Amino acid sequence: MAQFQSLPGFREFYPEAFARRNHIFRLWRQTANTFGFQEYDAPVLEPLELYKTKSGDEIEAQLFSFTDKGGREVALRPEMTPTVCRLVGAKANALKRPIKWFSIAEFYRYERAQKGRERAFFQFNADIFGEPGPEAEIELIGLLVQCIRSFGLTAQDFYVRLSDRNLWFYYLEALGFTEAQTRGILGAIDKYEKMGDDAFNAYTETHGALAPESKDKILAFLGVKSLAALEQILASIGGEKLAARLLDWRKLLGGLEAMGLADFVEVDFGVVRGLAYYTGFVFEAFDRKGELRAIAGGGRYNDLVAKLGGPDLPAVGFAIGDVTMGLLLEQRGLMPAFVQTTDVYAVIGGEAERAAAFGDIFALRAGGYRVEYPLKDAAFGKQFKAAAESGAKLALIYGTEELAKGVVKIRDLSDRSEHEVPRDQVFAAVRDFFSGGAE
RNA sequence: GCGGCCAUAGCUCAGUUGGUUAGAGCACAAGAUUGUGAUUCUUGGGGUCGCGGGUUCGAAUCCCGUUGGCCGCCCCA
Repeated sequence: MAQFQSLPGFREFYPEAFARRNHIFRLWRQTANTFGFQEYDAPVLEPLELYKTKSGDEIEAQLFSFTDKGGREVALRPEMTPTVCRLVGAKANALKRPIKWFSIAEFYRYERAQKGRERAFFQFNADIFGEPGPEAEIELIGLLVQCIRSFGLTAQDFYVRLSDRNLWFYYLEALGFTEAQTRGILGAIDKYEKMGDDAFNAYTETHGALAPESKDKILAFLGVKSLAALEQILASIGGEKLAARLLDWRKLLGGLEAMGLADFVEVDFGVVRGLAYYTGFVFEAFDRKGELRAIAGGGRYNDLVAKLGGPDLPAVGFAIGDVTMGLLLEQRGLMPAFVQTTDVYAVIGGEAERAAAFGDIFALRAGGYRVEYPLKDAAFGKQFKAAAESGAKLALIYGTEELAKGVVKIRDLSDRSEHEVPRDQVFAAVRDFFSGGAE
């Protein structure tokens, strides 16, 4: 039994797990590139104040934070948003628009690990800066869907729930609620799906019980599942702000429909998302069976760049976590079995032949072929077994008899046919085999 | 931070009312087989039974604590 264990919630990636991780990263990165997003990275360790400024002092309880040797209060990053706001904010005027950035990075949160939630995890983050209209949301939600769909998941496997904090504010304002009351109600809405009426307990304690007719109207808005229902419920309120917002909604849903994504998105005002820095559209992706945590989440945060010291810059972004994504792929049988195959296996007779083989092995590797050989002398039978297990298509046989004749024997491991080639033509023979076999 | 369940080889597990030196399959390695493959056979390495304490003549087994894991609550940027 190992004396040391990894810290709780931190994952170790043995080669098989690492291959799965790479598979996820590869498709995310490839998809983001096709959407024209540019990749960036930033420090893992940041000033603690960056997160306190963004999220409030309470956030420290959820962070891996400590004082460094220089007396600085620091924290391992729990998310990318504040960092990318700083990066973009610092050079906002010099960056070509639209600013479409993405990253794949590891994050750390000091929380109790559970299914789908670890203390260290990876996220794909994508953000668009400088675009205030719903065109940015269309582009981002399109990217979000494609980042999940590219693994083979369909509209039967997942969907994106779309909501809007602005409309909630307009609606509750029209019902006569103060801003503080509105925040309390949004907190209850966030929990309503899971807890039912008990979700309003915290609101009742602070602001007193809701009038029954107010509660009915809130629950009615929560039940809105389409643009038509939305327009109907808001018809009685009116006002320019509201009309403009409905126009944004039409544009957003129209754009997503035109991309062919109508089956992947649903209007659902039950999504408001926890902390209060979101300023407009918010959205979350879930598995259709509802068995897992959210796969991804995001929204618009127009005030954050300025709050963190940059210029006024509208922004919208989302993040996909690797843990839930991986669980979903496993569940649906979409995680391929990864085998690292070898192209060529060198079978080596003994010490003298080893020296001869090394020259060809090195040259083939430099030429881009994956070449394996036994590190220590072994019986030929063992070596052929190892060659078969390695997945190699060719074996090069460096035996005493062959070298005496100035040849190397080449064995096609799939049909066990063999032929000899002069030693100085080994590279060309291997190259011919693989270029011919690729046709 | 709170509660429930769990912990024996790298993995999956067995281990009788507490009783000799804790087992099996898989995996890994060596040999049978010193120049030609997936089978087969033989053998081997690997465990302070998560850790610490207690009860007992004797603890993997019973009791307490602790650490870790899974699940739920709080939280979820």
